[in-house]
Amino acid sequence: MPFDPAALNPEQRQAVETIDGPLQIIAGAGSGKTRVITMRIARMLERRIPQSQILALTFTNKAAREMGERVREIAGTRLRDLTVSTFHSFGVSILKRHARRLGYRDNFSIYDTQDQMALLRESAREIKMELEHGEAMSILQQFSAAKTGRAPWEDLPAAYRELYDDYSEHLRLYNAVDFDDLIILPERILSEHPDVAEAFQSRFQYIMVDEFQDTSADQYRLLRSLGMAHQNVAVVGDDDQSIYSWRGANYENFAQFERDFPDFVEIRLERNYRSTDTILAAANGVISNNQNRKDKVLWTGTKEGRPIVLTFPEDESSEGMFICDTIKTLALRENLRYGDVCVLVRTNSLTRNLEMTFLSENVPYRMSGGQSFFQRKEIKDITSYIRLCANPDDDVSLLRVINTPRRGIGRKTIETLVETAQSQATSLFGAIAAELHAADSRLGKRARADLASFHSLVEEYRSRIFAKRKMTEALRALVEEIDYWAHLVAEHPNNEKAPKWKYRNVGLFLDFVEQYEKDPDNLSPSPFEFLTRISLDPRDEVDEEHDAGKVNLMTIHAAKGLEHDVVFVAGCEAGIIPHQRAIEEDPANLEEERRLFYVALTRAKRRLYITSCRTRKVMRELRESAPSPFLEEIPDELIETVDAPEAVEEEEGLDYFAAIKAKLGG
DNA sequence: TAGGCCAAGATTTTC
DNA sequence: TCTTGGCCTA
Repeated sequence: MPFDPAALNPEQRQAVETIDGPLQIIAGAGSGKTRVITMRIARMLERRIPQSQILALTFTNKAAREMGERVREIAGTRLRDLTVSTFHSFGVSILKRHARRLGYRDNFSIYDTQDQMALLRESAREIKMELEHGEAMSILQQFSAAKTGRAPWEDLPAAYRELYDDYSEHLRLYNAVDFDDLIILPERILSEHPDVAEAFQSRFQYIMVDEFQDTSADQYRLLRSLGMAHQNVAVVGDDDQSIYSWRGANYENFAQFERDFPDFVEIRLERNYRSTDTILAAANGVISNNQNRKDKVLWTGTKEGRPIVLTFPEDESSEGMFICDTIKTLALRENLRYGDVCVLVRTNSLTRNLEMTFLSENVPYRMSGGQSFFQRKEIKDITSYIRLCANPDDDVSLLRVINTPRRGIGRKTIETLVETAQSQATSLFGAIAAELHAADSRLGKRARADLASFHSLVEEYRSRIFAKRKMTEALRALVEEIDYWAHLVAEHPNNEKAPKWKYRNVGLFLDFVEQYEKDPDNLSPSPFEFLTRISLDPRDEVDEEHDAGKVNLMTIHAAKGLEHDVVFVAGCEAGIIPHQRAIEEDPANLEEERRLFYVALTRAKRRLYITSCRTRKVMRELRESAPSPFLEEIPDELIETVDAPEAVEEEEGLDYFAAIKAKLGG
């Protein structure tokens, strides 16, 4: 049998064996948490608990895939009826089935931040409010806080309340939901419809939640509705790794769990199996500076390990070179595989330079996160067509494509449509139909003709896209029919390369759709399924194997739950980590930034490299930068400081020596 | 009234 | 560097 108790330490074994009743596992970094969860699943299966009764909730898609993969390894086969998913995907599956109970239809659109922003703008325009970009973003955050109950309703400034009502009303009218809704609405369904709640409770008898410290209050409520009845709820987490408070994560949930499930058993996993002593000592040195934490001491009981390498490259290109050189050397001398290397950064923008260096140095890499392929303008255009076909009431998508490519439908026409839609309480698509049929339409002849052809275009492709396994074919035809290529050329009059590049992306996208549609693992491919997949899990690769053997490049947030032999933490400069904005927002965020740094360090199994540039280009201007204050929290004796490759330009080279001198002098 | 042209400004992290 | 929004022209 796959489950081997001898391979576990006593605490792990207890965690694996405790199947019934509430369980809280406090698992330090690298304490074999994922292993415990997967073994626990294996143990359940061994006890003949049907796969379909087990629900494992994770935080990121990456973690969900990773867990699915590990379970597959242990079980020796893919478990089709086992549910391993993120909270949000799980929310979608509830909502899809029961949307009608809340007055939604099951073809609802899921709005990402871009769409929300567009909707907010639209709502603001209607009530004659001007929004500047920054304000709009902050409003969306406040809406989210109010909506999820993170902040009391009264905290929402009175000036925004009308806007909020407008925004919510529109979402409903468009049959659209935002990410918050994916948690809140399912929770509402469960609490308002006991029959549905019972069905889910008896379907999922055993629930596990990974990264529990990052669960938000609304996610917790959803979990409670699912698990309260049978009490078989296991939560696993580590307060030191709580790094999502900005999105509502609240490790108070541990305390709440203890109150709601008083019969819980607590197990602490404090032995670290992942990292060397050196790496762990560094991480402990850093995290011990946080005041607000549960006291715990991780220990390894093994291998000392090499010192942590710290270097101060002159600029980001030198940083990239250092990283590439080091990787190549390790690959050559120690047979290190590229896939065992991970380069971590605080922000997505920092990946840009690294990517360029990887490309020029021929180091294969894969990027996770960052601006998704599906967020690109040209791809959004096409997906908006699909969305509109799937859900014609989706005004945000309609507005995006109604004049893309240009078909003579301008601002005035749209204003008229908006008025019609408002007075008839319908969507824009409904308004178009109404105007086309109305005898007394205020629209001119030409506008009506243009609208008529747009309307019939959507109607035609609506049926074509939904024809079984004909989505790719229909989309290719659509791209031809709207002559998207000509549109791209027209959009870039002074640039020949841009349209080619973008059209190539559209081609890649269509190939992706085709792969998706042909994939035998997708039991019922449909446009709706497809749209859900790309909104919730925006990977642009279908097969993971394609990426095996490449250096991993990602943000620290995305790396949570992962581990690699060799880890580089790049851009460890003041203002980057801790991030300036985070500190400005609230100085108390310093602790979360420190946890983030802690998470970064603890990803490393054998070797850890830290780079901190002396200068960095920020929006085209070169700025001096200081090392991150967190570097000083790592005990000196664990660190070995080395020289980075010299910067390319001579002048900068001189500065570099001056800087070294200054450092030696100071 | 539509669309071209130009200037400004930009997301910290993810579902 | 790229995208978005505003202004002006035909």
